[in-house]
Parts: sequence; structure tokens; C-alpha cells
Amino acid sequence: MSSKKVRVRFAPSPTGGLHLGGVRTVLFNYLFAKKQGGEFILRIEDTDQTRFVAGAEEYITETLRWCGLEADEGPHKGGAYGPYRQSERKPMYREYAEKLIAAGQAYYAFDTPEELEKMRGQYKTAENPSPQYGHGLRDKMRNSLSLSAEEVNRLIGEGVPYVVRIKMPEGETVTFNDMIRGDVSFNTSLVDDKVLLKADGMPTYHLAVVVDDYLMKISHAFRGEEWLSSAPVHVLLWQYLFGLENMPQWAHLPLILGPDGAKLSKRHGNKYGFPIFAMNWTDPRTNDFTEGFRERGFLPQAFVNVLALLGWNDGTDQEVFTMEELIERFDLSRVNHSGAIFDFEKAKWFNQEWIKRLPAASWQPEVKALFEKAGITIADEAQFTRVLELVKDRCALLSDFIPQADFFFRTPATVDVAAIKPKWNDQKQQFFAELIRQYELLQQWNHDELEKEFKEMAAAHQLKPGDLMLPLRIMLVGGKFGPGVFDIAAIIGKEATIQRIKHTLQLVQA
RNA sequence: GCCAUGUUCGUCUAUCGGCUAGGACACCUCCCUUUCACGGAGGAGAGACGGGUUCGAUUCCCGUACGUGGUACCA
Repeated sequence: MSSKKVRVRFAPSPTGGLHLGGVRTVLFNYLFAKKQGGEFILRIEDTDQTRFVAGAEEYITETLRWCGLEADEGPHKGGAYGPYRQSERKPMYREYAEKLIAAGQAYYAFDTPEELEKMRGQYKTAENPSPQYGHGLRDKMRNSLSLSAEEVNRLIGEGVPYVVRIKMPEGETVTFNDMIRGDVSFNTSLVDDKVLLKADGMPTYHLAVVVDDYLMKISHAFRGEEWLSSAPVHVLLWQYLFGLENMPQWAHLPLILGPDGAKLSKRHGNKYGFPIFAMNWTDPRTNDFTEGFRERGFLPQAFVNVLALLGWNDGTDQEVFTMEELIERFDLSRVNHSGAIFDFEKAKWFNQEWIKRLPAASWQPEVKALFEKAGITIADEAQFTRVLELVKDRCALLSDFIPQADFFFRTPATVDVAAIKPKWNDQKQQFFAELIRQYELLQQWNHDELEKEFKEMAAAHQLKPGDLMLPLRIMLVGGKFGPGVFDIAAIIGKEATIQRIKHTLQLVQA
């Protein structure tokens, strides 16, 4: 076992966008595999044809690409263990289902959905709100255990639809060692006879995950904690089909929760106003839109960083990690056991850290696109870089660059005159009127010259520079924010500076 | 209901029997900054409850409570 090549897989169902929890599962898979020099496989679990959603698979692939978590094998790039879509592997599953039936470990069941519903209604009580199709009730249903062999053959011969269900043994204990939780045990009497092969011939997740993990030589299987309850079914299947010695090691990851403590869902995003999905997603059937972290203005490095620290830490106080560091430090034994509530404020902090750490060039194209979308054309890339470096400490999201820097490229739409007026007087009016004249004469239009001239003039007018800089800032920026005023004046140039001062002077007088 | 799993500041977490319980986000105060941030210094803020085991429990065991997940021909 230990000498086996590490092969892990992420096996999403292509039913919509990928949310935080899904991406974190990918991350932990990826980090674990890369640290051991193993392989990371993407497998599409599209066994439910009624839930197929166009574009979902492409969305998943693109999300992994954006996050820098690309698979070594998968439907988009092939590999030695394909196909990587379960719908394309359909013929492979039946033989295993038949094998289980032959061994008496599974059986045919002919109950229609209506009959199942009726059974649940009939046996439902206050103490047992969800009766199970298991050892207690299977004799009362229509299956190859309760029916005679002739009857079963006749039904199958007539083409009556059927499913294959696992026959859960009675009174046995199934135990397996979870890499995160340690030994976990289940009493098989309390697990129902899960459907393995559906009436349409497709396997359910339970059969498919076992067969494909075996066929694809998966060594370690990571999934969310919501799967823990069905683990005994999978363990039994491994025992029956391929031998426990070949079973991958399981790791059930703690869930990511919403602010109310329930498993994170799209609902939380709508309710609390933060993204849930990695990227924007619009459901093609309902047109239901869900915002993504990418479009909200997150850097992939930050997004990955946030996810890594939700349920894991390296034991030190370090919180900002590069992908290389994560791969190096990641250790399953340091993954928490309990679910973690997602905190959007903290996520923004991570993003801000990454914006500050990375050179502007690495995210400049994204920000430039945002500016152009806002109607601001960037002509001079070098100057744009200078502006971005100047304001980046003030931005937690890439979208923050627009309000923090648009005034470098266009006249402020509104000027906060109300912040100037109360302390305005004739002396200041005269000061700025002359400042315009002096600035027009200035030969060297740079930060130092602008400041020098400004201060000399303030002294000449017997005014305190501090009382004049805020008005100047508001004239140039429109409000009380932004980097140094003379930096701004230097960058926007003589013409714009003078024009903005003149414009505000008129507003103040009005 | 049953099964599984979990429970340290508001949130993410450290602690693998010695704790005056540490850090980060958010919050508050101050400094820096003639704006806003960034940065710096402080502050407030936690071991669900009850039993054991132990010289000593946040750490180990049991019980209770509460949370979450599961209980589909969905994954």
C-alpha cells in the first residue's frame, strides 16, 4: 500500500457552478498529491442524466485552471485510465453489479418509484420518519429476494425495469480508518440497501465511485464529510469486489459552513451578499445567476489561500502562503475535524494582502479590463502601473481600483464641495487663484516642484499649508481620500490639475 | 426518530497533560500620515455542561446538552 503511487481524484457532478467547498476539496487533493509527487485526476460524475447541465463541465475545468489546480488526467486532456466521464463508462459497471448478485451480495428490485413512495408512507411513524429499504422491509418489496426465481426471470424477460440493490448484511460492524477522523464504525443493520445500478442502466454514485477508484488506481480518496454516512456501503463494495487491501485511504473533509452554521450553499451568498462560487455562473435552465469570487475581484492566489486556511493550518502563525509553500507544508494530520464558518471579511483581507504582495503587473490586465468596462481607456500602460502601485494599499478587491483611481483618468463626477465650504474664505480664494497662475508658469511638473511652489505660496499668503491641502485634494480627487496630493497632480498633469482647481473654485463660489 | 460526526474569543485557529489559554480577521483607543489607507503600539473578547483519570486537565475517558451531516433509482 505505502509503496503505491499516489493518485487522487476530484469527482464532481456537473450540475452547476463549483462552490467554495468543492474547490477546497480540489485544493486538498492537489496539495496532497503534489507533495507526494503523485497524480491528480479529474473525473466527471455525470451518472444522473436528469441533472445534466450544459456548460457545467467546462466551468469546472476553467475554475481549476484559474485556481492553478489543473488535473494531470481528465476529460479535457485524457490519460491512461479514461474515459473520465462516467456517462462514457456506462458499460463498465453492470458486470460488477452482476458479480455481486451472483455472489448473493446484491439483488434485483422491481419496485417502481410509486411503490417506494407508498412503502415509505405506509411504514413511516413518529419514531421512524424515514423507513429504510433494508433487511427489515426488503421481504415485503418486489425483488429477487422476495420473489421466486421464475418470477424474477419472467419480469426481466418481459423487460420490466429494475434496479440492483446491495444486500446489506445484518448485525455486522464495518470499520475503516479515516485519515482525518481515525477509526469510524457502522452497524450494517442500520444502513439501507442502497441502489447500485439504476433502472436506466447507469450506476449510482455508490457503485461508480468504487469501480472507478479501483479502475483508475486511486490511492487516496478525499471527499466532504457529507459522504461519511455512506462510507460503509463503499467499504463493503470494496470488500466484495476488489479486496479491502486495495481500497484507497479515505479522508472525509470537514464542511465549510455559512454564517448560520449550516452547510454553505447558494442561499447563503444571496442572503449575506458574498460570492459562493469560484466564478460567475448562470444556470442555463433557470437563468439563475450566482456570483463568483473571480468576478467579485479576487486574485486566484488569495482565493486558494483562503480555502487552504479553512480547516487547515501549518501550526505556525503564518497565514499567507504561496501555492509552493502550501504544497510543501500541507499535512493531512493538521486538517481540522470540525466544520468552519466562512468569513467573507477575512477573505477580503487575504485578497488585500495578495494585492499588496504581488507586483501590479500580475493583476494589471484584469484591472485594466475593469477600467475599460467602466468607460476609461488606458493609453499609457507604464503610467497605469504607476497609478496602481500608488493606490493598491487601499484596495481589498480588484474592483476597488475603480473608485480609488478613476480620478487619475477622468474628472471626478462629483466634488465634495460641502467639505470645503465651511472653512472657505477670501484668502483661500485668492490663494488658489494665484496658485493657478503660478502652476501655469511652472517649468518642472513633478511632485517636488509642485509641493515647493505650493508651500512657498502658502507662506507668502500667510496661510497654513494644512488648511489648503485638503481643499486641493478635494479639487483633484473629488473627496477626502487617495494618495499624496502632489503625486496625483504630478500624474494627471498641468492641464487637468489647473482645470480641476478652476472648476471647483466656481462651485465653491456658487 | 435513527446513525455518524463535531464543540477554544463574534469568526478562522494555536495548544498534542503544566496556561498568566497564543495569533489572525472584525471591533475600540492611540501613534504615524496636513486626506483615506498602509504600517506601528495598546484594549476588549474563548475552553458547552456534569462526572471521572491524574500531583495537575482546554488537552485523556464517560455521560448530557447543543450544532452539523446523512437517512433518494442526487451527487
